[in-house]
Amino acid sequence: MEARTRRRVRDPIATRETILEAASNLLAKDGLEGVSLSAVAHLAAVNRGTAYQHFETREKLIEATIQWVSDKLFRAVFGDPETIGDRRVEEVDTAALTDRLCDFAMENPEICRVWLQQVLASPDPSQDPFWREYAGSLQRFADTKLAMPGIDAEVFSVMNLAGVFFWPIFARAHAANEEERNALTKRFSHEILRLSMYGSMNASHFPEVAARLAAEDGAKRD
Amino acid sequence: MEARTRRRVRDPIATRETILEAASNLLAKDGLEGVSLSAVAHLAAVNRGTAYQHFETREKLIEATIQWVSDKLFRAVFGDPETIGDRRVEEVDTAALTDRLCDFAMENPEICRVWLQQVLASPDPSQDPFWREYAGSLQRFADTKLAMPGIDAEVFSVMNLAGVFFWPIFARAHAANEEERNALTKRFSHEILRLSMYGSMNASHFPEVAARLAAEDGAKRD
DNA sequence: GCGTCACTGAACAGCAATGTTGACTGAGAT
DNA sequence: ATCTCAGTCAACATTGCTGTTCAGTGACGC
Repeated sequence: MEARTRRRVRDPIATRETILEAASNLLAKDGLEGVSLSAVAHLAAVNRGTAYQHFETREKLIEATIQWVSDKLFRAVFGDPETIGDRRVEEVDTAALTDRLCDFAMENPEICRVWLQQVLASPDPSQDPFWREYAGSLQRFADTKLAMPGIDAEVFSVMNLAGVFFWPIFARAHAANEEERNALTKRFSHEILRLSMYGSMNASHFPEVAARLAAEDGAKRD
Repeated sequence: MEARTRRRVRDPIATRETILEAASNLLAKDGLEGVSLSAVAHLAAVNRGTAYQHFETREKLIEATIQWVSDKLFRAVFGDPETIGDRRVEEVDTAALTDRLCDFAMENPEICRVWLQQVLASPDPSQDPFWREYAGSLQRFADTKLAMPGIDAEVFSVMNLAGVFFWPIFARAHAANEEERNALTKRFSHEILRLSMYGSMNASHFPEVAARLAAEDGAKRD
């Protein structure tokens, strides 16, 4: 009885964080529909009125939640956005970046889910800071000698990101335990690396595709 | 006045179709949240009571809508599900399949959006008939000599599908007219084909990645 | 012509979520 | 010590959607 009616100690920042985390979990589980202030407040074990004090309206809560998730994702993959300008652009290790992404995605499928949902709802997803940074990295990679010539970095990054974030959603249903999840992560990063190195088609059997690609590349240069 | 109160001609099948189409448009635009029977009925220019006549509850309407979209997608890409068993499994033309997918995706971004949402919401997306058929096609391709050896068809199909369906969502914001949209479709199918043929990494610069891949492939064979 | 059936319009109760208000509490400033 | 105010909370009015019901209406098949 005491515990139930015990007042939360006054710590606005932590309270806000608690609410945002609850909201992001609900968003991942049930989508936008599941995010009601009642449900969020209940999950966060906070009074509904308190939630309204932190976020004027439901819309603003959702906006803040998406921002929060996006920021978390960004930091997990790229580190502190403040210092990102300082780093050497030459050091683009795509394989390592992809490995980090895969690991993070398998560890935090809810975050990925929210990010995907946000992209689906957004009127212009290409403004998303995380995507921009990722696409930028791949662009810098594509400009090096390490990459195959003529890569369309935008297409390439959409494919990679969509794949990496979707894989846990397909895979999770089959992973009963930690061990299986690790195996699935490994399967994915192996395959994405393999596709990056060798592609999926045996080039020697597809002369006409090679011709088509060459023709299209030629046309592009006009 | 006359037009406003004009009664809809009696045609249950067409009415049902109208409702489903309105529902799928709302679903694509606003997600699950946007699909209220009031909104759907309004968009379909049908009485709310009529909608309830066709679909007992909101849940059943949504279920039927997703089914409807899934079926539409399946037919557009694979043709009639009834006759699919009759076809020769040897004729797996991945490039053509991908081209068809890209075109369809750019022409019908709403359908893709709904499909992606459904996958995000589903507890086990790998049961989805469209994905199964697609993954099956890629598996059959992977088993031929035309493919590079050792492809993980499941990973490969998740990457491809996610990429193909996401591309229009990123691209659409930038496509002002038909012409630009065509260009973006072309960009995507070109890039996916290029990646399929040659990958993204210049193999000669990555001996250590090649070694890692070989080691992992060796380990898998135990 | 007559009954059937898809559709319309309007009303109703029930419910859950929204957003508002005002009272209370306790940590930190004066 | 007490004043202040951000933070917390319960209760209220309001809104909008759901699902139901029912009395019509007109198109179509028999």
